[in-house]
Amino acid sequence: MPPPTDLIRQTPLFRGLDDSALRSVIAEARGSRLPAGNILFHQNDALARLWVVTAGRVQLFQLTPEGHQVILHIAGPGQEVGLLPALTDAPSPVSARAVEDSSLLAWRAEDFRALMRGHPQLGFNAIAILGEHIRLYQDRIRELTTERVERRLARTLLRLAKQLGKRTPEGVLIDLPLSRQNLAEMSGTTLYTASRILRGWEDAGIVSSGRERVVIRSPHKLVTIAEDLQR
Amino acid sequence: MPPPTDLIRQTPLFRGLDDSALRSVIAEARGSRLPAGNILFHQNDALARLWVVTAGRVQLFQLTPEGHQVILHIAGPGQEVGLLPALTDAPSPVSARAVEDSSLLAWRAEDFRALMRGHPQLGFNAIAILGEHIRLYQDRIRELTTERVERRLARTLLRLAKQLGKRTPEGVLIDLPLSRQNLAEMSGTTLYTASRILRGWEDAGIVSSGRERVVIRSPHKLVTIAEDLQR
DNA sequence: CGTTCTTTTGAGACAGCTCAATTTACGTGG
DNA sequence: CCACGTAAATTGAGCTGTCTCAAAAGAACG
Repeated sequence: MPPPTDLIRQTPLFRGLDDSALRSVIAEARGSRLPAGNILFHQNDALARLWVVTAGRVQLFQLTPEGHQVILHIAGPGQEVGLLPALTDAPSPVSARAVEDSSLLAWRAEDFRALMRGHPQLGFNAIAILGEHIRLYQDRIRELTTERVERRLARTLLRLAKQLGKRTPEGVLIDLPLSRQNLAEMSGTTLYTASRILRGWEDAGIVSSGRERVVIRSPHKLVTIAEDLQR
Repeated sequence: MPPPTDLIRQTPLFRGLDDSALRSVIAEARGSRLPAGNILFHQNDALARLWVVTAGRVQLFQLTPEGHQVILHIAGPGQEVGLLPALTDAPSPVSARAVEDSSLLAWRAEDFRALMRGHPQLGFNAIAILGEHIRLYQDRIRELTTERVERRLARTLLRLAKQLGKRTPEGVLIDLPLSRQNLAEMSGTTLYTASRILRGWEDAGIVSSGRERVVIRSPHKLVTIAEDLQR
């Protein structure tokens, strides 16, 4: 199976490259598969490669010494994993795990940096990606320090919907196996509180959720909660 | 007064440049002053410039619609301000204010990007800086979701000590006007809780604090609290 | 030496956590 | 297709860390 050129072309990391550059990029890619649940790398690992997800979902997270997991990002098709360590030669600050059966393309970090020297556009793309992460993280810090759980949960769902949402007849499906526990780890709360809030929203007709599955029936009402516009 | 070449040479943004590159950089710099309390820019502003602090302290923060302030970073001499908007042409996600009388060097964003094209080292430096911020923000998110206030406050002080600490006979002085309110805004708590915890540490001989002033007498004990090694 | 801002302290409330027990949903193998 | 085992989700009850609000004391500064 040849690397999916069209997907790569539209990837944040490789967008805007001319055809010859794209060919060099693809020439050095290696494909691989990562079954659901498998770890791609651990935090503090030195990484020699960077990846782009072509199918499935890869979760970036940290574990605390006490065993709590914090989910920092979920990368879907077109998104890169391990970019920062590949660029800076520092160990990875996060761990990565497939939450669905996934396919990836990999480049050797070294080769990628060589490509970057030849194609400055890659550098600008990398900066844009890191910048986007910085903005998201700053927002989360602000939310965690100033907002209550319900608002944070609403924001988490809206962020997921924007990134991985899929229109269905019942509403916007978060297209990802998503337990209450996962939701808690993304919102800074506990499984139990997340469950209670989801239940409340279910009763209010805002969401429709099941086992590891959430559909947003009324995104508008969720925004209302996230922005605290309700009264 | 000529731009301080030596300081610029050791700045994370401009380090590793050869002398001719450094001369071009300095040629385009414009100096300015920013008295304590003054705003450099607001969040959502489109910025046409980027700055490097040469003296004083510049605080990066966000304000919530409810009026809560969250401090995301404090830039001291050698550190850059407004880098991300300058690189990506997007509005600034944060506001910036001098917390002491400060001096800055400014470059037009446009000029800086031109310099970057001529000197790839600048691009790598920028990436390293953004990467460092990402790591710090990820750590803070993990702390905010899994740790209690006392540990977070300890970490905040240790981070400040590392960045802006000054050895004195009594201990490590956080060299910055730092109110309980500010500390709370950096740690994700309230003025009152921060005050109580500081008081406790004062009684335990760990810190020695006064009006807008903190000295760490026993960094070791603070680490013990931050890492929850105490018993 | 009065004004203003910071810090401290008390008292009470409550959002959210913890722990335990039960119910529900799903997948598997007989 | 049903029964069983396992993991997710729900729900209750009680606790507590932290916030809120109010008031007073302390520090800086003209």
